Amino acid sequence: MRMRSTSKPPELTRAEWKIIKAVWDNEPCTAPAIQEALFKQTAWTYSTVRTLMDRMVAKGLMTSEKTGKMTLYRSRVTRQQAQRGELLSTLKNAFNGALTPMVQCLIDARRLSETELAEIEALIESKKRNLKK
Amino acid sequence: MRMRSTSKPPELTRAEWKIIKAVWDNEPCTAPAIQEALFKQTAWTYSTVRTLMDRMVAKGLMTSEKTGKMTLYRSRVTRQQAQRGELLSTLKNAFNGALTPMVQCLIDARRLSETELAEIEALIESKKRNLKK
DNA sequence: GGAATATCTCTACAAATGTAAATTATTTTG
DNA sequence: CAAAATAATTTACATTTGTAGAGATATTCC
Repeated sequence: MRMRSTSKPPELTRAEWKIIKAVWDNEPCTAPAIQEALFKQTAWTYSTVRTLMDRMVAKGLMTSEKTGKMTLYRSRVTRQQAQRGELLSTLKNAFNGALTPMVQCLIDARRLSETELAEIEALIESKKRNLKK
Repeated sequence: MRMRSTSKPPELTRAEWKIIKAVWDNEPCTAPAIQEALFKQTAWTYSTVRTLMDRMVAKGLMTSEKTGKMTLYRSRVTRQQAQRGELLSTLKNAFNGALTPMVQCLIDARRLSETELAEIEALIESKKRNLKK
C-alpha cells in the first residue's frame, strides 16, 4: 500500500544544503569529490566536508557505504522532499501557514518579469484543471 | 534619497520567530508580557524569553528601552522584512534562486482549494497589470 | 516595615553548527 | 621498495541556539 508520507520532511542547515545539492548532482559519490565540487564556492577543506557528510548520515539525510578504500555516499532524501520541507517550515514559521500572503510576499520580493508571471500563472491554471478533474 | 534596502534581510531562528511574532502583536511590550503571551504555546520561563529577547536586541532585531523599572521592547524589523528574508533565503538555499520551481513546489506541497488557487491567480493578475503600467 | 510580588541581572550549560588540524592508513608510481 | 599522493579517522574548538536557575531589586499591599 502506497502511503502518504508520514514522517515530517527534513530541515537542512545552510551548510547541509550546499552539500546535498552537490551530492544530488554526483551521487553516488565520495567525500573528496564533493569537497572538490564545492571548493570554488565554499573553500571548505576535506575535513570540513567529510564531517558534514558524516553528520548528515547520522541524521538520516544520506547513506554511506564503505567499498574497500573509499566511502560512497548517497542521498536519502530527494530534492523534492528537502525543498518541500524547507518551504513548509517557512510557511509555518513566517506566515503562520497562510499560503496567500506567502505568495504575495514572493511576488513583491523580486521584480518579476512578465515571463515569470506567465509561467506561474500557467502552473496555477494547470493545477486548477487538475483539481476539477 | 530613498534607497533600495541595501542590508540583506534578517534571518530568524525558530525561537526568534515565535518571539517576534508576539512582539509585533503587542509592541511596545515588556518581556513578562511576551512570556505570558507565549506560555501556552511554548511553556518557556521568563528567563528563557528574556534571554532570547536580549539576544535579538544584540542582533538588531529589536530595541529595548529601560523606563524606570521596566524594559520596553520594540521590533526593529517589520513583518514584511522578516518574511521576505526568510523567503529569499529559502529561495536561494533550496531552489537556487529559481522562482518557478519554488511556486511549483508550493502548489504541490499542499492540496490547495479552488479558493486559494483563485486568490493566488488574482495576485498574479494584479501584478501583471501593475507591471504593464 | 515586612511579606509578597514582579522584574531584572547574571551565570550556566547542553546541543547543534561551522570549521578544521593532526595523525594514520592506503594506494600509486618512479 | 621508498616517496608521493589520497583518503580516512580522530579530536578539537569557537559560535550559535535552546533553555533556565539563582540571586538581587524594586514595588506593593497589609
